[in-house]
Amino acid sequence: MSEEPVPARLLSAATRLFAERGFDRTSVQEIVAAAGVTKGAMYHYFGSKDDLLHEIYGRVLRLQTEQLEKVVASGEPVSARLHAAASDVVVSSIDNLDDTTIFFQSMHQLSPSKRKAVRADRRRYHVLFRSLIEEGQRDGVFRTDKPADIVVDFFFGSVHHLAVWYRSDGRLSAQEVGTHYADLLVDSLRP
Amino acid sequence: MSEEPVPARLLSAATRLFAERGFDRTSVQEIVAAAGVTKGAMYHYFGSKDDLLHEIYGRVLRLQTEQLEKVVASGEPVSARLHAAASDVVVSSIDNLDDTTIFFQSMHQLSPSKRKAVRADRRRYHVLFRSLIEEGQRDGVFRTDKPADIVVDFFFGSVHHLAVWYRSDGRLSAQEVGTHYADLLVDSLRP
Amino acid sequence: MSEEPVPARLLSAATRLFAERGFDRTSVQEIVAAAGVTKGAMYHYFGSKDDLLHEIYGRVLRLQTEQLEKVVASGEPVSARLHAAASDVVVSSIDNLDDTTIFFQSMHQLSPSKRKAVRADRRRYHVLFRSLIEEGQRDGVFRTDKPADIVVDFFFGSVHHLAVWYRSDGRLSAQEVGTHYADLLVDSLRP
Amino acid sequence: MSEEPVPARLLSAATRLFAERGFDRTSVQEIVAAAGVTKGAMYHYFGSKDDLLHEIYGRVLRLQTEQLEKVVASGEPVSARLHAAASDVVVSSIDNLDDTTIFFQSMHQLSPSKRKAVRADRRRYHVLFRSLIEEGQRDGVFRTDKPADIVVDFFFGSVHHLAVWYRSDGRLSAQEVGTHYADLLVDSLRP
DNA sequence: AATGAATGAGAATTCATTCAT
DNA sequence: CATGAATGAATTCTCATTCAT
Repeated sequence: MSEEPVPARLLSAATRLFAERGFDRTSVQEIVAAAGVTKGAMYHYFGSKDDLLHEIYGRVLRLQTEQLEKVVASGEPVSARLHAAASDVVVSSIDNLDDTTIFFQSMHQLSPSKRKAVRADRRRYHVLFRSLIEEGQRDGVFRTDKPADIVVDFFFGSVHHLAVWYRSDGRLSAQEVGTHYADLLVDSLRP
Repeated sequence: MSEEPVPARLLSAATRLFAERGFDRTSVQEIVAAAGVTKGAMYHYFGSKDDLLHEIYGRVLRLQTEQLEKVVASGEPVSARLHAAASDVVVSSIDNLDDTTIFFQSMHQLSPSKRKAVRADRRRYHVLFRSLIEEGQRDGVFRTDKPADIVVDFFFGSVHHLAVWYRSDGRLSAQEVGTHYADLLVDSLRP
Repeated sequence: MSEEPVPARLLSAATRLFAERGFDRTSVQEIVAAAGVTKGAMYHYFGSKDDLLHEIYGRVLRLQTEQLEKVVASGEPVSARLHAAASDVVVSSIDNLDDTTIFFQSMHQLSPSKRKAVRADRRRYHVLFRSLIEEGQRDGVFRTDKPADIVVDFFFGSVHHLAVWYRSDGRLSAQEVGTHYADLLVDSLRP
Repeated sequence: MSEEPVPARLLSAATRLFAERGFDRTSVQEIVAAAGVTKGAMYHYFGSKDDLLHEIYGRVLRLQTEQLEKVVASGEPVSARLHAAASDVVVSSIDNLDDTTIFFQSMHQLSPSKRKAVRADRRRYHVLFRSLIEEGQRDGVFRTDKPADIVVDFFFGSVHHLAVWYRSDGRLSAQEVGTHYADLLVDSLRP
């Protein structure tokens, strides 16, 4: 049917199905049927169903980390960089809403060792984002009475939650939501 | 074994296990074993595993809605009422972290009809909370360039996310987190 | 609700449900709910679900045997008596189609000892009916090249089968079917 | 164990057990044990226990319809063709007494959609058989005061009932019973 | 690289029956 | 007479994974 290579087809079928029904409610049989291949083929490319999920996480994390690194390294004032980082992550979360849904509700279904790996990657992202806030606090641009950690968790809760309420056919574009969220974050940090 | 009635024992065993391992990864067998009863007893009181989850949701929603209604009806200035409402929901989410965990990751495992019922209850809560923001916007106390809906979703994402990062043996008490979150919310709404 | 005594209510609820869904597909819970009583009440009057079925069989068998005895003992010529007997059993099978359905498809669900008892009663009925044919054969009214046993089984197959195809809203009345069946039987025996 | 392929082994184990104990009283576990395979293997080939039953019905219906079509198409006089058709169906019902037993007592345990399919097949058989009677009625060979439909139902009741009383170690061979039944049918139709 | 038959462990649910009250 | 909580065994079906080909 498709010209895409088998592993990519499996990954996108799995992404769609995991987001739709959840990891546990999606059978390997359904994934391979949606990808138009057989079970044998899947187990040829991926060691387990778990591996598929892990690979999906990996893809998202790499993408978002790259984006964030670019923004952090730009020469803009810290306030503008935080605004851009926040807005970017919202837009990309909305653009990949299936990935966001999975992220937000399937982490605990990974095997412990893979969960640990994902958390470590996530941690790096978190630390990088936090460093922006800390920089602003040192520079006197952001308030200092809120621990930077708390602020990061506060904001990323909102981002993960997008998958719950955002509808692409709704009133607001991804960019508009990104701007609103970034405004709320940056303004909440005014000293 | 215990003096508590069977349904309550089942409900608390289920709450703990659903939070620990997720709804799909928890078997009815495990629940009844933890509650010290037989499967037949469980099906005597609850029509299905799904019912158990639905009941847990119902309990949380009733509790939080009651709290919110009290705060909304108090005579305080709107800004203080929003701060109290936000702080309260954070504290009660932390006090019942198992319920929060379940809420945030198992809703999509409810049967469609029950999911609809829960969403309707949730909606009422959301509307009530939103009305506080709208009131502040009308009174000129809060900025008007952010739709109240977006602000509510922004904030409740953060609240649901608490279950992901909050540890009761950590640095901050529930009350402290509540204050931080409420401050961030209210300050982000300064005109 | 009803003024009828509890055992009769149970029996008629069970008859209807067994005919509708079969013995194994009908739960005791459904029977007692349909009769408007509780399980305890049922077990007060009937020793088991099996007992209910046995009682239903008993009722039908007593009724049909009484009818047959009357016809056999009438002073009519044997050919008329066989015709009447055949027609009567068809009419009464149609009048009690639920009983007939149960008879025809649930005998093997009785416990072995009860099945034996029912078969013995059935046997008496069979022997009595057969005696009419044998009498006709001795008198030269009926052909003698067909064993009377075979003829009885041939005919009662047709009767049991009524439950499969007869519809009370159909073209033919019970009496008409009775006449047709009796004609076919008696005419098939012409020497 | 056996050289026969798995699906055939399952089918014959199921046939035997369904006839012995009835569909509802036979567990999938018993079937796969008798066939010497695992449950997983059964569900690999058959979608459900119901499918097994449906397949058994299909086999019988195809066989009997083929036989009947041959007889109907032969050049014999209609009376001889009806006699042969009747006799054949008796003999083949006795030769496959397990199938006949199942047919006669388990149809109502099929799922509604499958029951409909079986009934449609059965209907075609019925229509074909009836056409023989109608032909004889048009030709003046058979009486016309009995609807052909009624006659067919009358006769097939007798045939289904064979499973209830026929014993292969009894007095009469399948062929003898076939002849008796066919004689009774054809003679009952004499004008 | 890919197939598809087969496994085996475990899932949720049902149900006739008992028994203390 | 009647209740309804509780039992415990059985039931159908699902599924990730393996492996010979």
